[in-house]
Amino acid sequence: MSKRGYHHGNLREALIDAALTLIAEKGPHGFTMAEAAKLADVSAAAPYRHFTGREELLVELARQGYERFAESLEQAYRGGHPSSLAAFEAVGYAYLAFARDHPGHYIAMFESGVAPNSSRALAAACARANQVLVRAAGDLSQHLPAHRRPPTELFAAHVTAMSHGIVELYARGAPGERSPFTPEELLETGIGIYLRGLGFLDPDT
Amino acid sequence: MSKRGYHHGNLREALIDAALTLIAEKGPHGFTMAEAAKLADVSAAAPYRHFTGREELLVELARQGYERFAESLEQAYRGGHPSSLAAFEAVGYAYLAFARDHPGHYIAMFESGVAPNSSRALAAACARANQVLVRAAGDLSQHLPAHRRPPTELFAAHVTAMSHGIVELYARGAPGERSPFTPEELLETGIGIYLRGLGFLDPDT
DNA sequence: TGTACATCAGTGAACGCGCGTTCACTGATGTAC
DNA sequence: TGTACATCAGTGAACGCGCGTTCACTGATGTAC
Repeated sequence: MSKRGYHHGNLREALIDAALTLIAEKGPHGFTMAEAAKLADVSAAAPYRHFTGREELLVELARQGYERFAESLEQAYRGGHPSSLAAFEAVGYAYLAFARDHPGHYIAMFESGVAPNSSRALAAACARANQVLVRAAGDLSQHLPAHRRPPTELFAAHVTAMSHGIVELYARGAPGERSPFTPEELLETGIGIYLRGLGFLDPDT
Repeated sequence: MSKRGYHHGNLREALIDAALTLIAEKGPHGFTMAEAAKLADVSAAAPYRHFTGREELLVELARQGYERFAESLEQAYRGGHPSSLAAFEAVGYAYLAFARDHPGHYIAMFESGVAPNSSRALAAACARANQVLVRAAGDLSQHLPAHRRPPTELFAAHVTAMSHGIVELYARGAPGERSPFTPEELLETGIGIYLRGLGFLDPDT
């Protein structure tokens, strides 16, 4: 970092980080341009050199969030190795891990009121993340006999809904007061039962 | 209603209704005391005769929401008749129906940032609603042999998480862009597969 | 039933605040020759 | 390498706004006798 001169050098990134911190700490509306600027050690007017306004910054947070989310999920999926089942489950854990490790991004993506079609780039990033989930579900369901195979989108939506529900209700200090189970336990057992219902896994264990 | 005099007559209820309307229309932070007052045809100071402040009004919305939510779920459960399975599924539909029919309440309960322990009454209402879900899950799981019976709280948490996830992601104009499935289809099939995984329902249909 | 009075539920004006945003500015940085 | 100049990324002051909330007030309503 070293002593910097008049110019900040990386204000755009600093503002994004500040906003993420504020959002994670104080909820989806707990961030203001003024406060983000202060956190980045810059005057209140400076952010407008990098973003046209608050909305654009929020959209950028969501976009970057979906992009990294997609990367995390892809990383976990690793092309379906060593098996589609193992990869599928890894994606589930990656979902929870992302929500835990990047709360600011997660909130910007799902709780800030930013519509995924606010910009082309955001919509693309959102679609990219969804595709990983759909692909994981699709690959896995190939192992089922065709007549018991659910539509891939339906399968993916079930798993996404359960993951998101767990994050919202049982991760973070959220409502539904702390349950006696960790989010990981909830997801592992929930998906396990669901997959057994589809015909995966030994029905008697 | 008829021509009313100087006094509004039922301002407290009118403010609650106004706040619910605003929240449903404009998101969790899309309501202000000033706007609620205007919607109720009253000066901006009037609400403070009935609520100590904005926060108290929000908490009241959540409390009333949980109370009605509990009633809806209880109504659907009807003591487990005609069968615990049918009653269980009715509770699931009631969950979705509540979110759809009372968006203002649902948002105040789950998306406004109001902590369920903000007041004794709110915590009690929240617990009451949860108990219906836990009871429905507990009664149903009695039909399973003990060694395959999941902990009731776990079972209930799975179903709650999936229901909530579906509401947040696939009901309303929310993120994840409209999926090709209705929330009801998603819940019915998702819970169906899950229950089959637990050992309910014919595994070959 | 009528009157005197307390209480109640509104009003309207005002406040302080912090926010998002704009604007003219200035000193630092990058570039052409 | 040195100089002249354009551009860039900040500053600081200011704005208008709407919000939450307070306060002294007043006319309507309820109550005791």
